[in-house]
Amino acid sequence: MGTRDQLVDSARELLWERGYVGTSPKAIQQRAGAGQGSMYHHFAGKKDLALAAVRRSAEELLAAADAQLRTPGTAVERITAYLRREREVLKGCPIGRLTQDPDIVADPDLRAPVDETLTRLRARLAEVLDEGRDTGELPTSPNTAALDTAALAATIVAVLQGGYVLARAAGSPEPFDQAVSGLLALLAAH
Amino acid sequence: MGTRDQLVDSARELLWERGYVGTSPKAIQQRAGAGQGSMYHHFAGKKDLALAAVRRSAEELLAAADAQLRTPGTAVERITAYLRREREVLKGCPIGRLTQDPDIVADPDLRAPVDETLTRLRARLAEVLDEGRDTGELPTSPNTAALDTAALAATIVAVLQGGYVLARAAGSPEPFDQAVSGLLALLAAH
DNA sequence: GTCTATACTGAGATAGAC
DNA sequence: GTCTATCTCAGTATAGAC
Repeated sequence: MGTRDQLVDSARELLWERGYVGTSPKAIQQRAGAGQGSMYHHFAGKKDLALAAVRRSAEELLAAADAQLRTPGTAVERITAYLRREREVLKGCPIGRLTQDPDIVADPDLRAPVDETLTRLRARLAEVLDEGRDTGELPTSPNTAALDTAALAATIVAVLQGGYVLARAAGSPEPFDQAVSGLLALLAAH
Repeated sequence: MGTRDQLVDSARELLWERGYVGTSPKAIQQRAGAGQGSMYHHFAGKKDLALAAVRRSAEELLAAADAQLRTPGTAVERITAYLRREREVLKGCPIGRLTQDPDIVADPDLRAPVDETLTRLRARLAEVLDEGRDTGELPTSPNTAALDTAALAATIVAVLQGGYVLARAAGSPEPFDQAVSGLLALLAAH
């Protein structure tokens, strides 16, 4: 693996652990075993490197989600598989966490991949829900209104992102698991 | 209002906007209109001041939640009122956001009030759900299992916390509202 | 209680040698 | 491509005068 890739990987780890504001170029270099000059040769600066790192993490996140959602089974089964997949709960979401970084949200270039990732994730989940509705597995409506799959997809992603928040606050994965269980119980009650 | 209180208020604002790592003592002082000496007279340092600020925000959060949850009405009505309450969605949760701050999570003193706040919020919501179950408003069970009110409470708080994440990523409150709508649709479907 | 001065470290980047 | 030197400013705090 080239030095450039090592820098990207180190940046990905540090952005996950400490966020953008909490990550210094020097820390990235040290973890990558690269010097100052090396980093500034490959990247224009901290922002440029962070952008490469975020894009890479975004790709992986979407690929991992798709891997669960593409398996055979009913919509609820596939969503359950996705929600119950093994996760490093206490580390949180490498993309979602960037949302709390003022320098990321304030910069359109840095926010764009974060936005796109979570938007596409919601769209993918909505697709799965649409399939479930079309096959009759999910009711056309809870009560009488049309099943709003876009809204429900947002709910599902929010439970994950919020579950991470609760787990990190508690210092334990338990509330994450509870939040997921509560959601699945509601889904199953149809 | 004394200088001390102005320092706490400024710290609360900045912690909300920029988190712990992203907030400097100097920035707090400037916003409070106080000098270096003044701050270090009233507080031992950044951590000490942050602790006072977080405790104050935690109090307010729990009081605001209780205000909604104590109104007359059914359990679902009260929870709906809480979820639909006016919020500065794009600012996120002043307590939940601290969860992404490495220096907060790593320090037991700083993490404690965050943990306690979200734990108590879940407990309060579980109480409301328990009441709804006892009065027969909520089914004793979706399907046949006992209604797990602790889990459902975690789901509700997670939807809020995750809703903030989605909204900040999108730069719009819309996905927050969708996530809440999706949850309420599921709750109403009982 | 508040101010100014001072100290030390780290962040973020540039310059030029190799 | 990578290294070392250097630069400037900000973060965090202490010291002592008023």
